[in-house]
Amino acid sequence: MAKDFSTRAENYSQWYNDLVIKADLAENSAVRGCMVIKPYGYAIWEQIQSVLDKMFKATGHSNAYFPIFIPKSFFSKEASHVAGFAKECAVVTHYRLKNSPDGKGIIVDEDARLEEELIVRPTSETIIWDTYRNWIKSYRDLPVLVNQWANVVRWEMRTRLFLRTTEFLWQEGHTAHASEEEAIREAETMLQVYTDFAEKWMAIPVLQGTKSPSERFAGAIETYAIEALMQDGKALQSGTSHFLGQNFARAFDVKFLSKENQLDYVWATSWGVSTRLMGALIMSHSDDHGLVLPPRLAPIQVVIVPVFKTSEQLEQISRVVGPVKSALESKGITIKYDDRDTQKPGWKFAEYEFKGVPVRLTLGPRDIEQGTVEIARRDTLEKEVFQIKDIENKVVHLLDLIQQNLYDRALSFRENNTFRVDTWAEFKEILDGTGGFISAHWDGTAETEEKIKEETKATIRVIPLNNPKEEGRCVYSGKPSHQRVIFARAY
RNA sequence: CGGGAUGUAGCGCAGUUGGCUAGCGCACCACGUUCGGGACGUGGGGGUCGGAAGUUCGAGUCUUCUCAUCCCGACCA
Repeated sequence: MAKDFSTRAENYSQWYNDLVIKADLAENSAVRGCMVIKPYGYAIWEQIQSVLDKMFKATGHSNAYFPIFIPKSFFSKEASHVAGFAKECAVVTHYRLKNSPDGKGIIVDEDARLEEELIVRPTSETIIWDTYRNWIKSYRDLPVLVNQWANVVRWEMRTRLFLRTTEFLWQEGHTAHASEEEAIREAETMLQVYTDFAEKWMAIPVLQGTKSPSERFAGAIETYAIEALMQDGKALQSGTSHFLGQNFARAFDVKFLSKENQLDYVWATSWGVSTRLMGALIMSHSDDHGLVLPPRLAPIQVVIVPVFKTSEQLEQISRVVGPVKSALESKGITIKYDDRDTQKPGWKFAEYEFKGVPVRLTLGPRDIEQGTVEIARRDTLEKEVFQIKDIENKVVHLLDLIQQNLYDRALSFRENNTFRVDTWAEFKEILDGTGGFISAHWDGTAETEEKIKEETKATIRVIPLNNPKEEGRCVYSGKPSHQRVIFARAY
């Protein structure tokens, strides 16, 4: 473990990269653009998965699995969908290798060219809707509420650990409904699920809204998104939910017979969050001392570090730790007692601090004598000494307190970095300064949106849900506008 | 795919106008002293200097080619 790494003020993106590597979350792999998620990082992802999975099931969804390969022809059936993804698809063209005739290694066997090339899924709408055609005949077959946990591949030019990698892990929900209203309601429900997860589990406040047409998912009628603000003032899209209308049903000819004996196309949604959430988690809470994890997602919620010189002292400490550990575990707390004698206490303090463990308990000979324990919290770095008999309730309470504090801290950061702006000069000034969310009037045209992006790199992140109507003038063009939208530079 | 940079131990780097046995810090191993915020001392292990060809008595150093990585742009959850 390195002693020092970049601070946020020095170089935010370097700080992020250092943190991911040194906190043992992930590393770059031998394959360009693809990452290895290390056990500690994967444990956080598993935690995210397990909570979301329960939430999906609680809202009526079931998991299923579809192939990683998609026939090329499927892909081109929905016009805007192909247009959106064509430039970043990995394609399988052959199915066999052979020894090189010159004896040097192995080459693609040209005789083993595929009749139809296969696309490595960048998303699964096409293969799933091709399948749904056979599943759905009648209104009695609806709704279909399916989710899949999978990996997808998008051939990106520039990658960053967790935030944008060529291969990433995600979940994609794909639902089919008998009516437009029901499908829209589904898309909105899942947006709310994502919001609850982000705020209650990740302790990240998010803005809910719809995307402007140019930011919409390829093939969607409406894209809903949650958008979070990172500590460097840039926005991070953290989850999306799409109302797909009948676009995919038409493309794949998925029709059902209604109660009224009418043949109609099925209404669709899709929704997903990815390992990008890991990036959001890291950038929302962590500080110059390393990772800071919200207790509800931390793989280790409490670490106990004994301070000892002799094995007798360690034994003595372990006798006290044992019951405390079991008592906390019985309350569902994940706890690690690090009694290794190969590392010094100071080293361990630094290590767990860097890895963002929310609470640390320290017990040394002094504590054994006095019946006390030192308790340190990661979010504020404060330390206090308590009677060991009180520790159980104290820890339970403290974990809740930390969870809440992280959310409050992130919320007040967002509030302090959200600006109502009415002039173009101020718009640019904020982006060149602190960054943040800018609430400004927009004339609703793609041209203006594009110009703003060209000049400032800022994009419309969301048009907030239940956005109040307000007459005003577009911050860029001066044309009449009926509502404010949220701009920011984004990841 | 354009512009810039870098490849020397696991990581971070130094290595002079070409010169003798390629070095430093961290990490690693052994022993001793330490142990309440990343300990210290002593000793030790680890290198096809990205690769190939060339110039030369001699190449980490010079030449050519090649490969790879990183940064900056166009695309994106």
